[in-house]
Amino acid sequence: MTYRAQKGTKDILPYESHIWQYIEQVSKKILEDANYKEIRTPIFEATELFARGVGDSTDIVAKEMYTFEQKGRSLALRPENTAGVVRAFIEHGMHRLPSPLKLWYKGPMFRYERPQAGRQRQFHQLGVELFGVSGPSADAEVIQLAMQVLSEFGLDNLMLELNNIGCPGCRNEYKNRLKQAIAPKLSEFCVDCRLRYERNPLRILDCKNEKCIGLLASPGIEQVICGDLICEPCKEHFRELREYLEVLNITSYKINKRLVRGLDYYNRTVFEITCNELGSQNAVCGGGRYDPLVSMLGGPDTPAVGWAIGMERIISLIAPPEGKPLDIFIVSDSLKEALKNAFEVRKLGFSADLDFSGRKFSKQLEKASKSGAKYALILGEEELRTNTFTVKNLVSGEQQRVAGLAGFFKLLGHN
RNA sequence: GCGGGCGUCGCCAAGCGGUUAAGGCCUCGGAUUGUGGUUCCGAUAUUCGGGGGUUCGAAUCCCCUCGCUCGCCCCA
Repeated sequence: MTYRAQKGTKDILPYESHIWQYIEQVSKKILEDANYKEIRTPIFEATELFARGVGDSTDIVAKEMYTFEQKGRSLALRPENTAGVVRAFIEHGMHRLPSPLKLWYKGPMFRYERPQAGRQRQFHQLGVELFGVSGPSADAEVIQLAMQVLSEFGLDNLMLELNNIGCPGCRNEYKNRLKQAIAPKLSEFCVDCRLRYERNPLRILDCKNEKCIGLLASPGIEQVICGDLICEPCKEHFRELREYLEVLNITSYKINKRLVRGLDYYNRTVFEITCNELGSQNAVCGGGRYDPLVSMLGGPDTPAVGWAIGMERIISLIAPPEGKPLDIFIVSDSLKEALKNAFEVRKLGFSADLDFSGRKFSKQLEKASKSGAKYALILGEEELRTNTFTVKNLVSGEQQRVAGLAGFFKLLGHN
């Protein structure tokens, strides 16, 4: 019997872990420089939290969640992390912490979908959430951070798309106007759109079906989409956001009136960053403002904005730096001495490994060479007898005899 | 949930009905009983994802199944 990783899950193997460490380290630096603090929440929560928080009519909740029963409670693996962070925010009374509260997270998310390029069932997101600022300066900071993180990885061909989907009040109005406009032609739309018409009409704007796209471009409907039907405060929020973005030197974005995010909690600002080198699943970052969510989940009315980056998707695009080479490889006739000296050398802050097989010198040295180590520390019979080491520079091939570890470090000190 | 492509050693692969399933990389051993990264030699798949069938004979043909992969949908 052999076992394989489950469909849509992947092992992160030893020779790729440094890519992850690199991404984590670089993004952590950027986010913490902007005073965001890390939060780690559980990977499962009450199913109810996601049903309410993400929205039970969304695909994510309706058909992509891993749920299970435990003593009569329905639990779910998190499909995204905003709901969990908001739950923690409320549970720990974080609204009493100095405002704004800026959090970041990274970790695995789970969605039961058919895997394909850029889409797994267990995948990783890096995200930020900013609580307590209702003005668009917060939207701007958060968007700028996303751009900074992505550009730090040398990602080109990025496209920032931006939209304002209004607040609960004006969005309803907008929805109704859209439905009115679509109604006469509803029968020509695809099956999915006809369902969306009832459940969540704004999602029709997001349909990729060519026919639907054509219909949306027809005069009566397009006017509604481009007609800025959102309320004056929402429009003002958007105008100001654009001013802030300009201050931050973010000017090459596209306003996409048809950008509607798939999660129910967003209001006003929504955005997406896509990369045209990615193929079909081309979103690397998605986010927006979600002012109603905290109170919806039972907390005090608190405005918030955030985003999430798909880590696997950026990994497929970046060329990571080389991993750090090993400092020292110990070659010895005595396994005991090799082990002991590896330990001594590590205590002093060097990385060190040894050959555990007790093979002959040529093989041990071959292993040392292939390990990529900078130095071989040779401890043969003769060295052991005279209490010395032979240090070989594996790059230049030079070697010399030194007296004890102290002599070795003295030698390293000169390099 | 619906479509397309693919499954031969840890990895990359040749083979496309005829007795022992190329080759390369990696790994291991030897040349080299204390000196590597070069070179040379040698070892490693009773078996071709799995199960049936056709045939004197199958990795090669047929059926089923499993897995991977790409796209739709959805999203990070």
